[in-house]
Amino acid sequence: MDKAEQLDRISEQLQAAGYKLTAQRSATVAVILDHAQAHLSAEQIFMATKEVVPEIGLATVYRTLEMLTELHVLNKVRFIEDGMTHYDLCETDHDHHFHHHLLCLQCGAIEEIHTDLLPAVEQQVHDDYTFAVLYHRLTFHGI
Amino acid sequence: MDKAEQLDRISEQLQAAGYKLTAQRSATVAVILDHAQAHLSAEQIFMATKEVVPEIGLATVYRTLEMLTELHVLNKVRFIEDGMTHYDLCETDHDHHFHHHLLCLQCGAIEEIHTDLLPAVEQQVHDDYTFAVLYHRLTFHGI
DNA sequence: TTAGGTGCAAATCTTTTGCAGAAAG
DNA sequence: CTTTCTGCAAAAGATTTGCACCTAA
Repeated sequence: MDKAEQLDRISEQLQAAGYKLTAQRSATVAVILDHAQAHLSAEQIFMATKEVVPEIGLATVYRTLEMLTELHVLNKVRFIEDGMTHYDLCETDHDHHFHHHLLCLQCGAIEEIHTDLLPAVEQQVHDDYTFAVLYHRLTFHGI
Repeated sequence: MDKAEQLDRISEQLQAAGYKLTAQRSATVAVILDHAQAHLSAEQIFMATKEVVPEIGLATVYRTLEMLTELHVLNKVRFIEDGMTHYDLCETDHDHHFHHHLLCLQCGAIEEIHTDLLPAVEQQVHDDYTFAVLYHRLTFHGI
C-alpha cells in the first residue's frame, strides 16, 4: 500500500467519523505519512506541515493529532528522555501486538521492530496475574 | 531488608556522592520508601512530605527526585494516560531487567511484576538487530 | 566557616481552550 | 445555510531556575 492510498484511506476514515476534510488535516496526515517511521513530536509535525500550509496554527495540529489518536490512526508515545509526546502511525492491522521500539542511548535514534516478540510472555502474564492484556508498550534502551 | 535499613543505605549513597543530608531529603526518601509500590508523582510525594516537614517547597522535592534518579535510586516513568512523571524505587539489584508494569484501563491501578519475562526476547533482539540492550521498559494495558 | 541547600516566585515548556471569523458539506 | 474548523492569544499544568537567605559538615 503506497502513501497516496493510505492518505485516501485515512481521509475516508475521517469523513466516516463525521469530521470535515480540510486542507490543514490532509497536509498534516500527509506529513505524518511522509515520516512514517520517524516518531515526530507535535512541534515537528507542525513545522513540516507549515511548509505546505503556511498559515496553519500549532493548536490545529494538536487538535488533528488528538483526533487521529482517537481514530486509532496514531499512537501516542512518551519517552522519559524528552518532555514531549511523539506520535507514530498505527500499522492498519494488529499494531497493538506487533510494534516495539529500540532507543539508542548514544545517538538518540529510534527504530521500530514489527515482529511480535511477546505472545508467550502475554500468555504467562494472563495466567499468573489474572490480567487480560489488551496491548503492551515495550521499549529497549541500548546501543 | 526493612525500611530503616533502606533509608540508611540511601542516606549513605547520598553522602558518598557528595550531597548533604538534610531533613527535607531524608523526609522525601522516607515518604518514597513508605509508598514503595505506589508510583507516586512529584506532587504526591510533595504533599506527603509536607506532612512531616511542612515548610518544604515543591522545587526541593523536584531537585531531590532528580538527584535520586541520577543516583539510580529512583526510576522515572511516564504513562501516556496522565501528563506527569511518576517515580518508582529501583530494587537495589538488577531492577533494569526485573520490573514491568500492569496498568488497568478500567480502574487505573498500577501493579508491578518482578519476574523477568524477557531474557529470551532480549537475546533475540540482540541477535537480529545488532543492538545491545541495556534495559527495557514494558507496560501491559488491560483489565 | 563555607559550599551547598532551601523556599519562594518567576520563568519555561508543552499542551489545551475560548472565541470570533472562515469554510466544508 | 449551518455546523464544524481554524488561527490567535491567553490559560493551564508540570517542571525548572534565579536569587537571597539558611545550614550541614
